[in-house]
Amino acid sequence: MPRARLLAIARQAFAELGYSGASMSAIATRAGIRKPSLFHHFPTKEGLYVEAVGAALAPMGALVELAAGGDHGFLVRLDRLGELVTDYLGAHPEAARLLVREVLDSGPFLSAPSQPAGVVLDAVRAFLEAGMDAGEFARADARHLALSIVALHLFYFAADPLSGAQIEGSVFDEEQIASRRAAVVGQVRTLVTGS
Amino acid sequence: MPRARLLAIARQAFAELGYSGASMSAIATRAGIRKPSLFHHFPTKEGLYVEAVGAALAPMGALVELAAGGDHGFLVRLDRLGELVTDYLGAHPEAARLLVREVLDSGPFLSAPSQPAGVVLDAVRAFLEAGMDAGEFARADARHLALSIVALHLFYFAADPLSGAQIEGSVFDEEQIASRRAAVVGQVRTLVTGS
DNA sequence: GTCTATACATCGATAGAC
DNA sequence: GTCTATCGATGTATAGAC
Repeated sequence: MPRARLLAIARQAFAELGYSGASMSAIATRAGIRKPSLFHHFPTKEGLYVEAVGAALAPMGALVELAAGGDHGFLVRLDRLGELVTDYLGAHPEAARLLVREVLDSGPFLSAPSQPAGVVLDAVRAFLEAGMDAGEFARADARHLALSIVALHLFYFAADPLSGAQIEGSVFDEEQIASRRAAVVGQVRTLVTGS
Repeated sequence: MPRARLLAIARQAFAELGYSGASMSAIATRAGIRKPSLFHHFPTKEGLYVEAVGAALAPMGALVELAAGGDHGFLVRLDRLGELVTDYLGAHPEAARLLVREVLDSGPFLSAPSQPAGVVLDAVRAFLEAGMDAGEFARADARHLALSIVALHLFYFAADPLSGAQIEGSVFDEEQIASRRAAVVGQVRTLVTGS
């Protein structure tokens, strides 16, 4: 059983059941092995969690830096950011849920001062403020705006069965991702330029 | 130890730690009693959860019905809805977190077909569509819009330590609630009328 | 690397004294 | 109503055979 496969299985279990709800025994069973075999690869549950979840969350921070930077106009970069985030969350069904759980549980990736959530929020807020200063975005409270934009991105994919009941079919189907991308880019653009 | 006090303590524990993470022993300790004493009041953990969390979530559905109905214009009702929801979530620090956890865990209040989350989402979507038909809201995908509006309401309060780091002070301070209320009403208004 | 067997703590839940 | 004591199952983790 390759290590990467175990990490993927654990990631899915943590996303579905949360840290407390996903036992080492349950993860091992999903992988088709016994509990001690899983402990052989990962000596502690916490270590497994950090490695499995960290791999899914790290790209998010990189994404924001990638799109927020660059020499295009603020509106173009904003659209690009929304598309990249939507595509990433759509392509990795566990990512949004893991991130929201981290937020609710104040997990290890939020406690650390230099980790995704806090850094990403600061980056988004700074980007919005810069866009306001440049006159491309309407003047508004950038802190509340940043939190709302992050919220609307994460919740849709994290709430999968609920979101899927609103639209038809699965949230992670290619067509639905394209549909969400269009909707969310329009919404965010309206939010930062309107009123 | 009055029953209502036990329910409040349990509610807080479930909000902080989740269903799996909040043990009957931990809840009993918070209440200053022993585990069997807690079991005397609530024979099963699941029963305690349903009663404690149900009391916090039921008012949310009533709120939406209350504000979405009425004979005012759609924009006025929309503003009122945003204010009521923000005030309720601000006054009950566990509510948003409990609701988001219910969504992630597909808890008992989501599985049931007639329960808060699904019903509320449908009500919000129907309200948005009616407003579009009336010409007060801009034509857009009401399903995606409803999901984003719910997201931006819930996430801000559910992400307390994270949101609190962006603004200064606690999310549940009166001043901060007023600040959020103004921001969120403006954002939602922009979302439904803009573009 | 995977297994059986096991250690020790905690889980949800019960029995019965006070 | 609250307690001590305990049940059986399950939690994380380890020892040691193959």
